[in-house]
Amino acid sequence: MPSDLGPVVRKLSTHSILDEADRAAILAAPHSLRTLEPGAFITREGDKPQYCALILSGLACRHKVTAEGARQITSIHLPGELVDLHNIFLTVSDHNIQTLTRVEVATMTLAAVDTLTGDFPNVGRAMWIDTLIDAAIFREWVVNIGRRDAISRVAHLLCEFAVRLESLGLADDHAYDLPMTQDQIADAVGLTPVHINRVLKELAEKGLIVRNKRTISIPDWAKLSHVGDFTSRYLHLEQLGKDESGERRFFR
Amino acid sequence: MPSDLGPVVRKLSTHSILDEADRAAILAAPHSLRTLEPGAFITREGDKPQYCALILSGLACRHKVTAEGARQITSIHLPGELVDLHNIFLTVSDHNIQTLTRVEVATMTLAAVDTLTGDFPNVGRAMWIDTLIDAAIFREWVVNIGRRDAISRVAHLLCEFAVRLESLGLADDHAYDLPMTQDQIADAVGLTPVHINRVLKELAEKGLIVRNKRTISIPDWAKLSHVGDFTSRYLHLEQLGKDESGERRFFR
DNA sequence: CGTAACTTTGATTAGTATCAAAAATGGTGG
DNA sequence: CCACCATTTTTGATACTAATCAAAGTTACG
Repeated sequence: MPSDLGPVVRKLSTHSILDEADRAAILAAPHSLRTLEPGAFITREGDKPQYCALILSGLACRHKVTAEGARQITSIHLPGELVDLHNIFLTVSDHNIQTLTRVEVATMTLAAVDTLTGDFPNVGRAMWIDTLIDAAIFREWVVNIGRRDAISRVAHLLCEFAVRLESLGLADDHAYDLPMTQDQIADAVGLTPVHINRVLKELAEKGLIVRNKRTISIPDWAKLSHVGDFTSRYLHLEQLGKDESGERRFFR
Repeated sequence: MPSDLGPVVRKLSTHSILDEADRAAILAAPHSLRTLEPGAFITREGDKPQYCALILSGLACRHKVTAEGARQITSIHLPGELVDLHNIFLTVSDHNIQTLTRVEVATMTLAAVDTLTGDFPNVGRAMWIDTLIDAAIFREWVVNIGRRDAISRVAHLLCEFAVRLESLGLADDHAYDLPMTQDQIADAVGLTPVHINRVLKELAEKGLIVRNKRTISIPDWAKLSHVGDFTSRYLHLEQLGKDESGERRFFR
């Protein structure tokens, strides 16, 4: 797999079945590469999308800023994720996409995406599903922010990261590096950074997480996921392997 | 237009360009009708979708319930909306869809949806875009719940309803019937019903809204939308009419 | 008309924000 | 390699928004 776009195939394969031709088409898709420093904007609210960016390595987030100047992160994105699928079919972007770490992005022209989705229906379907799963995560964030208290909220976020990173092979054994400041975590869960600090401390004191700089490890998954009221259903990682029962959803 | 499915064409047409054949295909799609009482479930979390429901009249909502038993509504759906597009391509539903009023739903088989999206690429694209706009609304709700205070939050919700209902021709002059209890409004914005009551009172006292039973009217749009920090960009109603400038997004 | 559901009001509490400042960390250039 | 500076984390004290608890009105409806 000599292409840069391997992470995309890997990501789409977490939820969709791609055949050899599909994978080859993705890997062969024309694109260009850029490396962005932390804090760089991939997309800005109000932009008219000209190309489709996707993440090859590093972390990025979507966010919006209220009139009061408060920032709310609406999602975090990991390697392989096609962040601009939420923009390119709409005329104007309604949110910002900004890097959290140094990020390698690939950008494809809209025409290239069009070719992929048009000529390879499985790929188009996989991309649609990808955006549907993003939407499922947004819904869960609405619930998390709307109806869970601070401790649960943070615990839930940490669980989500663990599962998503593991599904991409980027975390082992419920331990991972979380290169976000407490300020950014606060903006992700709708709290203040001071309170995040206290909550992280409390989670650590209760033995629910172990912190070492920005590395998080989860000694007792059952406990943390219970506190965070976390179930991974909304991440839809169980799409595959259901086929034998005739419940295959890829009916195309 | 002798079909039941007119509202779907109307809804999709708020953001997508459909030609005569596309519209005809939608209107001719096989479906069955049901009328549901308020509080009926269209879909339940954990369901494996067997068909695709859509709303012809009335209001429905998506919601999830936390382990603590708190409910969070993640979106409200209006006539013409294809609520099950978020489920049918995934193996298991991650949320509930429940009626708020008496609702007429049409249900299509998965095969019928498949035919529509496969044989009429414009329709498939329009449906994808529809789910992308749903996702944009979820994002805005994350921001609303995460970073706005109670008054702004409720004001924002009322503005959203006004614009969405008007875009479907179901409200005039910034006045509309909102058949939701204060309990339901609370679950939509992540507050308690008692506080919703106080906020509505305050909005009325400030002249930002006029309430008459469950009818809301907005005497000064500029004021309410300012309080609610509301801009309609995220609803993506401006998809059309941009074509002359060569910025057409329907590049398929 | 009676009853359940919903709305409204009041009093108190709890959870998180805010304000302020000290300690720790991580880069950077000398 | 160390000194310095900016950023981030941590802690403490206080304020405030919205939750909770409780009960009285009001409305809708069979």
